[in-house]
Amino acid sequence: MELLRECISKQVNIDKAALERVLSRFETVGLKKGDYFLQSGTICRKMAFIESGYLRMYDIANGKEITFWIGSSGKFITSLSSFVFQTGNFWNIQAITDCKLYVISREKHFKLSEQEPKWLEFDNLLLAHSFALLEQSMFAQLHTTAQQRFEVLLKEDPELFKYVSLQYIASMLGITPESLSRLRKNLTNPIS
Amino acid sequence: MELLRECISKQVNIDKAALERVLSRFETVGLKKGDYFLQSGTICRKMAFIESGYLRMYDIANGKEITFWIGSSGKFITSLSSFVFQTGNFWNIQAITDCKLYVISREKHFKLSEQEPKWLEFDNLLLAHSFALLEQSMFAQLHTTAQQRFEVLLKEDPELFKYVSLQYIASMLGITPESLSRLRKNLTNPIS
DNA sequence: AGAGTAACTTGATTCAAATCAATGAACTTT
DNA sequence: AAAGTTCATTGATTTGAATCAAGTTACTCT
Repeated sequence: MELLRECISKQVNIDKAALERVLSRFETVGLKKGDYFLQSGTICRKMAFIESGYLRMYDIANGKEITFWIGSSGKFITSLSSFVFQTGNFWNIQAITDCKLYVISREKHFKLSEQEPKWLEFDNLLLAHSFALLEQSMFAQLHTTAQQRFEVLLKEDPELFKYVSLQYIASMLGITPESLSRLRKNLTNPIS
Repeated sequence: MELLRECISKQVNIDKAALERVLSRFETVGLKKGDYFLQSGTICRKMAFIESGYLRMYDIANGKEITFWIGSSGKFITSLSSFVFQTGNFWNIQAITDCKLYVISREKHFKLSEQEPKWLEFDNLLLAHSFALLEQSMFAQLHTTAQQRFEVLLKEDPELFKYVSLQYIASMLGITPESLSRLRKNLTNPIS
């Protein structure tokens, strides 16, 4: 759990004992490629820290799969509003490579929030970070071209393109696989 | 401060005394139409609860104003990532009608988070709600047409159209004022 | 009230990306 | 290794919305 330990202690000033109490609430879960961490139509009762691998969050709208986000090593993943408010969840969360996760249940999370103020504080920062990221990508979605978004993603997370199929990346960028294919062609064959 | 009192006590189970201690940290601020609550290029050190009026959050990109969000009565408004992480803020927050706000400074907010666990808990829910809303509209942005988004907004917040100029609403929907004008025409003059 | 400005509408044209359709490449699976 | 899938590319066409360019209408202000 070294990665998770680091992730928490970088964000909040927590003492060693409290940190270990927090970590003890997580359990290690392995997923094979294609396995689901969460399925739509259920209520989300757990949150995962991704130790290794990639997962995608997707929904099906008008018969088409819409990948909203792809989570990778070092990130948390859950269906946030369902997890917090226990409303119906519409996301599917599926492993797109083999994954190793550290999972905490909703009950343990909320109990921990009461027992360990530092965990609540960490959760707060986690939420603020998540919001900031989403805000960023929402803004990009509204006011940049697909080409620009693609180039930014390629620059910021080149690893993603090695392990994740292009159809998912396209969907996450808000475009069709065909369009992504054309963008890639433009990039690799610049006007010479 | 009745509206704010209600907003907090609806979210968390807080006793009367603690609630009053929380409220005492806010100060009342009036803004005239056109006044700024926050300007880009600064660091955001305060958060506001909107008692009455409308404010918009906008950025200037490629010489054009981009309205990202319009806040109305009963909502909180701040430049979240700058407020939390003290990074440079790029949003402008401007009153588009006369406004009455209850404002809390960053220092008071974080001190309060330590002193009043219920306030930290409330902040957590506020963040989760904000995230859920943004997630919702991001999803709509990716996978619905401007027409659909416009109709949803019109249905959910008809008041908005009375007080806010259409150019801001257009920008928030991710379209140009011209396009919004055409959408409106289609709606009010259905094929007869 | 009338000048001046800002906001909104309408039309013509362009453009980015979707859709439809087909083919080619890369994995699985036995 | 051949068959079956799934995934990616390419081409032709359509479409939703942007852009460019005038006009209108509606505020504001002294």
